[in-house]
Amino acid sequence: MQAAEVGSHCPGCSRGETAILSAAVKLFAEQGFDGVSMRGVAQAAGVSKSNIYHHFDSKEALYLAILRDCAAETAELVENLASGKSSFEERLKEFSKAYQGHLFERNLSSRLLLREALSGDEQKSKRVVDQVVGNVVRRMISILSAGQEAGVLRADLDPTLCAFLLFGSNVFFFQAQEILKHFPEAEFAGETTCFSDGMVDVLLNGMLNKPVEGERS
Amino acid sequence: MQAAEVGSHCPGCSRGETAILSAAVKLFAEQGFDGVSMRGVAQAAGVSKSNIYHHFDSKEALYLAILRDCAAETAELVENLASGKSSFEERLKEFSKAYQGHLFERNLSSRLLLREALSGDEQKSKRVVDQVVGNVVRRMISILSAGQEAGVLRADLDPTLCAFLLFGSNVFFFQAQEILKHFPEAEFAGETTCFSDGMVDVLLNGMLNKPVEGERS
DNA sequence: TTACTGACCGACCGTACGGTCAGTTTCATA
DNA sequence: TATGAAACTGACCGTACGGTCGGTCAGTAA
Repeated sequence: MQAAEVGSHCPGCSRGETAILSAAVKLFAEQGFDGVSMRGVAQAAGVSKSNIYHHFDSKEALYLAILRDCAAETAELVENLASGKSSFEERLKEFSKAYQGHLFERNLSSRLLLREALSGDEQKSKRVVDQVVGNVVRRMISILSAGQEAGVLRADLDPTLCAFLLFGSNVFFFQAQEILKHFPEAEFAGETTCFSDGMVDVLLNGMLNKPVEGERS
Repeated sequence: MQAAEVGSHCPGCSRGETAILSAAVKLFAEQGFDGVSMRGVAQAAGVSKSNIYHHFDSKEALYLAILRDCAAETAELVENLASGKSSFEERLKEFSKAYQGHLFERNLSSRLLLREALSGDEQKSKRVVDQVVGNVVRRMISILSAGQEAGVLRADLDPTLCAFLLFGSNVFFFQAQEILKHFPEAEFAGETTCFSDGMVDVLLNGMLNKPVEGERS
């Protein structure tokens, strides 16, 4: 189920550096910056602690290197989206599903990036906005604005708010996956795409100018 | 703007213990468990480190005490909600607004609790579900189910999904407040209630069985 | 063979950590 | 005013932290 994560393949990197990166992304994602020790990273990577300092200047530098990798992944994924030729409504559904899939596939990277973005810390947030989510969100907003001008979306809605609802709902579902397990009545919990479909349905039929009747049974 | 937080008033507690709690909740909320040292708490509280150990058995015990306070606060607040006698639609709006307000008022407590709930850690999540959010979410689900049976909400929707969308959207907005500052086009960012209104509007008009035309200009 | 480079290691350093303890101050009550 | 409990402190302990350093070893080009 788990796809390639940061550091699992790294052309031009020695075996040790690759091992360090993939071990570090796992540990940082699970325990956060302060919860991880360089000794722990070294042990998990099967290298000496000194070796890490041979490849990275400091703990901070190692963390930033991983953060940059995560950022590059996300940016690349979003670049592949929004370039589709299908209908507006269909593109939004596809985007949501793809984004949801991305979050779960790159579980560790996503967790790491979200922790940084939603920490509430001003500097950390600014860095994430500048280096990662800024362009993505702006792109989504412009897409939604275009949808408004085309008459597909309600004209009285704030496209920025809609963009944040789209991202936020997916992100929250991803963050709350452990919580959801404790609610047996949530049948959609196990099925990622199932949630995404239902979510977009709710959001779209609220955003669409003309509610689509008869589309569902 | 900031209302009373955990530890700011604590009948039966010595001045020192109160100071320790209010300092600790701030630090833990901002920096997480591992990012906070007992020396830091002591300094922020203006007491000796030993004094903390006079009142609390360990760092873990101090953290748990704060977590329990946060949980109690939240549970109490939610108990006051959803008991209104107004219309279904109105009650959902009120709930969302009140919950949003609560998150921002109890900024530190909320951040602490959310960090614990959304950490992805199984044990932490279970504890939060059992002690705090479990009953709240179930209550919300039952409210939504009742709304379905009354014919107000679409019958083909999963009420659990709707509940999570309602909570999740508010939570994400709260978490992303620092991110939102970097998007000048988000006019709703500063106004909490403004976001809540718009959000519920989107969600409701997607959830409502019969779309209310003419309600907005 | 020599000289050099990058990957890698074990031992070590100063510091800060969580936690303990003997002892002092404060203060309500007898 | 004597007493005992609770509030509180500074000095200390063992440990683990991030980071450094001297050095080994394989590969490689001259």
